Amino acid sequence: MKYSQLFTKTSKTVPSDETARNAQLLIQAGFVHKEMAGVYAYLPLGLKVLEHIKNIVREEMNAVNGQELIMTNLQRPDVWQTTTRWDDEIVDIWFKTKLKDDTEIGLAWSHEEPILNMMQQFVQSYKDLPVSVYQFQTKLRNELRAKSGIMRGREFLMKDMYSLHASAEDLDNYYNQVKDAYTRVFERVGIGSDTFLTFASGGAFTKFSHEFQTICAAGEDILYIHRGKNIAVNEEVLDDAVQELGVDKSELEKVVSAEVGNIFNFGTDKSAQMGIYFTNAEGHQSPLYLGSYGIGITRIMGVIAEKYSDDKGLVWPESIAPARVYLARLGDTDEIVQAADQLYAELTAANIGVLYDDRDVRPGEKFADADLLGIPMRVVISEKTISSNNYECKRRRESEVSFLNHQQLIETLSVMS
RNA sequence: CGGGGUGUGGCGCAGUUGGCUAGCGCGCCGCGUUUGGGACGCGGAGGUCGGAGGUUCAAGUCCUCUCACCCCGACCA
Repeated sequence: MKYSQLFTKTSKTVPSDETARNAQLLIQAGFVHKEMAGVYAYLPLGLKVLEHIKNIVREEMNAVNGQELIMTNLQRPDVWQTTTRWDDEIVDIWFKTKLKDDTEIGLAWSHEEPILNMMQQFVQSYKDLPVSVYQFQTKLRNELRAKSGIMRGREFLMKDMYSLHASAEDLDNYYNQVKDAYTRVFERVGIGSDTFLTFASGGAFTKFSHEFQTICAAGEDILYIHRGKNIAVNEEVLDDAVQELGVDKSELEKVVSAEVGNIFNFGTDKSAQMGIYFTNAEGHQSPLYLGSYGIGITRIMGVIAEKYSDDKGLVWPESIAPARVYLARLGDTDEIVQAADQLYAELTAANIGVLYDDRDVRPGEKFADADLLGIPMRVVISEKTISSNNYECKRRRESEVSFLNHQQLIETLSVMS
């Protein structure tokens, strides 16, 4: 991507109507646009980050045999009525509207019921099991109050997956596979060391569920963690959980965190409630065992923006950065332009994401933008680097520059994941 | 939903006790000088002050209603 062709601009000032650091930075750097409270548009650079996160999640979901699909955002009331969740008293975040003929419909805040209802059409026998489906979908939730920038909006992107099984053992086994897949996801997007598998409230169906919580000051949850034993407990179930885990409350560290993922083992409760059965090997009707697994895609982006930034701007992990390289061309002599164009073409051909700052602006502005945008590696091509026949490289996380020749540069960029 | 706060060019802000053609910085356009950490000079364009109603000779400044945004709380699979 050439910067000169990018329509977004960075700003020297932060928006006055945001206090959440993630939103301030993302807007200042031109990654997102705020449409209204809790509703954000994702601009080219922000979309790149989102796509990179999605691709990591997609790879891991595919690795546990998840099949990707896309459900609808307009939903039928009757599907939700079977579980009582159409009721505004039960679910208070519904957006509801009507068709021209007055038929009432809901806007998707979740897809659990519709997706199970649909799966019923295809899954009738134990021979059809197990099966696991997932999607990346926009969720619409009429929250009383939006806050924390993109971390808690009224419209957000989520990956949700549902697995159907013939037995509790099979579900348990799969549940653990997904747990591991989730752990890999959070490692790969760069928040592994601060993300904990957490005991949390299981809602109506199970005593505990597992949440993936990332330490983040802008989060909404309180966690009690033990780094050594790798234990984390949500405050809401603290007393029950410590008892069950056999640890003492006093050895736990209290931290503020944001929920980035959640996995549920529903057993057969949900499908029994919805009346969804399969025919088992004995020829009898049997309720499905069901698992549900969510990851907040836009929330991960917000958490990372929030956690990894400094006074100069964003600092993206390499795996999800909008580009791996910020190529700053200083000067516009033929030699310089040619060298920069050439490196840009070469890296692009090698599938290494580059934001090529080919603008006719002063060096200071390019450096400031490179920092603000948080691209992991800055490569400068200037008169100096041409005469010394190397590239000036600086990692976003570090302050020292290093000089690499062509081969060293390519090698360095290749090992960056 | 309760409490508090804020709405003035694209962005960030200032506008005294109401008073004449509504300012400043950034950004934007033109010309010139610059070119390794967001340059400088000169010349420009752009707002009717969130919206509606009212008080007044006169309203960005006062009153009423309304909309939006932010924060705290409540809420939050």
